[in-house]
Amino acid sequence: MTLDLLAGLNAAQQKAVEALEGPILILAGPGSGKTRVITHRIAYLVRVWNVGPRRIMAVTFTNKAAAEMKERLSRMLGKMVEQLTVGTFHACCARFLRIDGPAIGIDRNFVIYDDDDQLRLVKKAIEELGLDPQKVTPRAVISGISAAKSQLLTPEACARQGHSYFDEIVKRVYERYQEMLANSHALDFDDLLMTTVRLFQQKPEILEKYQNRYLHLLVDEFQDTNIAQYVLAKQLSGKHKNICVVGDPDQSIYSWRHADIRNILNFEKDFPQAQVFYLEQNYRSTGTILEAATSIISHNQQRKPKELWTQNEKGSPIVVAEVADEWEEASQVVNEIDKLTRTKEVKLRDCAVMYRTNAQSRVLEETFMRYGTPYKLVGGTRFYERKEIKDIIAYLRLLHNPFDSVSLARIVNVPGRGIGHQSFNQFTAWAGQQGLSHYAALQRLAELNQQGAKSSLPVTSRAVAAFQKFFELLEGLIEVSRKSSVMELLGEVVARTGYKGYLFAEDDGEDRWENIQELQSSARDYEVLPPGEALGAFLEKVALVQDVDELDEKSDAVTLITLHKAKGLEYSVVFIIGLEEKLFPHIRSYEDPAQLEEERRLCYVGVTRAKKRLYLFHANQRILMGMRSSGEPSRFLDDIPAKLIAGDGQGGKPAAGRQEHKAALSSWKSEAPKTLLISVKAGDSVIHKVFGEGVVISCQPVTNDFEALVNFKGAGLKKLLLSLAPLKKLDNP
DNA sequence: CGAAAGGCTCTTTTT
DNA sequence: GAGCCTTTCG
Repeated sequence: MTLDLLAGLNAAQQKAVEALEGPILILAGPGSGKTRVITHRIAYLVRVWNVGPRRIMAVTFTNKAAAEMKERLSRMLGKMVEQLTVGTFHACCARFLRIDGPAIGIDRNFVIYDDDDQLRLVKKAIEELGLDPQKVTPRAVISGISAAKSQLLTPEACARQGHSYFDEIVKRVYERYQEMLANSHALDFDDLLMTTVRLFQQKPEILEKYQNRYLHLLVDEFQDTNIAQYVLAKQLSGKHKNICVVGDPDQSIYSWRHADIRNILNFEKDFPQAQVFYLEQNYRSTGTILEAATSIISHNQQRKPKELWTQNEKGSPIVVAEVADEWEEASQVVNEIDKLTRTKEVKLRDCAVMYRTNAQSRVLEETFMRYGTPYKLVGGTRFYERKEIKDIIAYLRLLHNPFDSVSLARIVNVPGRGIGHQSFNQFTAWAGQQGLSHYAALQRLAELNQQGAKSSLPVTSRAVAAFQKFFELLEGLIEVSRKSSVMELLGEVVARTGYKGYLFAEDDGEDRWENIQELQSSARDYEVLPPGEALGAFLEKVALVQDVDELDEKSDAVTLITLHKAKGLEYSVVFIIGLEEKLFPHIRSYEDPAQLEEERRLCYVGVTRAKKRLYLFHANQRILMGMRSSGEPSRFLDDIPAKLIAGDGQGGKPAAGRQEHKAALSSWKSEAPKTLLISVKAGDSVIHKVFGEGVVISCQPVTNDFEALVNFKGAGLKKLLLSLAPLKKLDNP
């Protein structure tokens, strides 16, 4: 029973699992079995030390990581997993505040505003304060506010810290913004943390309740926590002092989100009695890849050196290749993957393509599609960010919390119901004069209208009628929300607003409608809860779980992912593309050496995702911000010893090395078949491996090939290269 | 009021 | 290149 929890762990890992009490710092290199240690440690606490699972709280960086941890733990603990508290700081805080927030005046039904809501509100605040939006960009202000909140600074405190004109602006907007949030009974992401800290400060008895409950606190990815999160962790573990933090300073890549690397670097100072464990054996990568990674990261000045090692074989050399532009880059990736997977020992799902910026995914996607190679894009336009989804969610949020002004403003005229900007602005001003929330003002307007008090109304009679109808719509839906499930409510919202018709007036209405249906079916999980609770729970999930984790682990497809999102994942074959100066490292990091070091850490994270093979691509030219520009190879390529690189080891830098690097790959140009296996003309019926049946719209010659435009039944219009697309002609049309 | 067009900016990473 | 905002016109 106890042995199997330690079996298969090395000495350092075992010690970290067995240590019982007091502060613990686990410094874990990439691929060192960090997640195993955490999960085994939790299981060990429960099974060997008999700590009740209710009394353990484990905090992860993402919801996905939390889900995975639970999954692993359920294998060791079975049903007891349900009793553990596992989640992100944000999710845990939201839970605390739902329960105990009212003690400091937080509405139990508060909404969580995401970045988009935040942006709208900050813009409005800037506008209200009469600041020039040209000079005061909302983005910069938001970042300033967020930085302040991450350090638990109130507007006054943040004004005391800085004295520049900009600091003063931030302070004033911050102040106004908080008022607006309060009026909407809303909290933003940073507020979840900051308000919980405040709750614990102002109500020690509530803090004590949680301190008594949680005997053990574990924090993963500790290098990416901010001050607020660290303070929170200290508060929660303040009584028992059983705080176990796990992280790797070399993988700290979120300082832009105000993560503070000092949290992990100074942990030992904060807790002098802390036990420290080092996990330095790497089980993931080949010797070559690990050596390259070690070499890259060693170029950072601001770091504690550490000794990573592995017993794994040396493996293949790293391939560094120069390509002409982003299109050739993508083709080379696909071709190489094609070559590797032909042997069957590598599957598509073992391959990942990683890049610095999301914008780079577009060309990849188009190329993968054109070649018919299955792929999955991680974190493109996220599901909950789609307009149609946000619209429907806005309705639900408003029904749940009528104070939510951002949601109301969003949907007041969606679908169009004759309430234009003019009317809405006048209405808003009128509401403000009377100190009414939007919703209360709607109610008042309806009353006055019925009393025939025309003169006291702020808008035209046509608009009044529209507002009245809108109010009645909401009233009716609130009624529905009281007694129906989320699924039914959603259906009613769509039906009564005429949203479907609104969608289908657009070209891509069909797809968007499917998204709505997907949203509706995702609400099915909440059927089990009573109507009073289900809506709140559903909205909470929507706010905090930004990506719908399609756990499509079964599907065999190449992963396309940003380097940031790749943290914590591993693949047999990794392609890192766009290794060029100004892109990676990103130009915005140039002015600050600390930021450049963070870029290098990001590179380190990417490289250490690879188990067997690593490909590093840089393009001679690429289109950046709509402009074609030429790029020098990234400085990170110079950080890799030549002996680890395939070919002549020049890092693809001078033209001399170029041919050989190309030879290491299968050049797509030479491999393209000279004779086409298929020819088609407009009107032909065809079938595609991925897209299914379709009809050829047109077919025209392009360089060395033909490009067909095909309308697929399922997938719509696609452009395909005949030489590459897995296409067959159907005989009978 | 609403749709369409043109001009503008900004392009990093996300709980 | 794309999305956002403003302007313009019906």
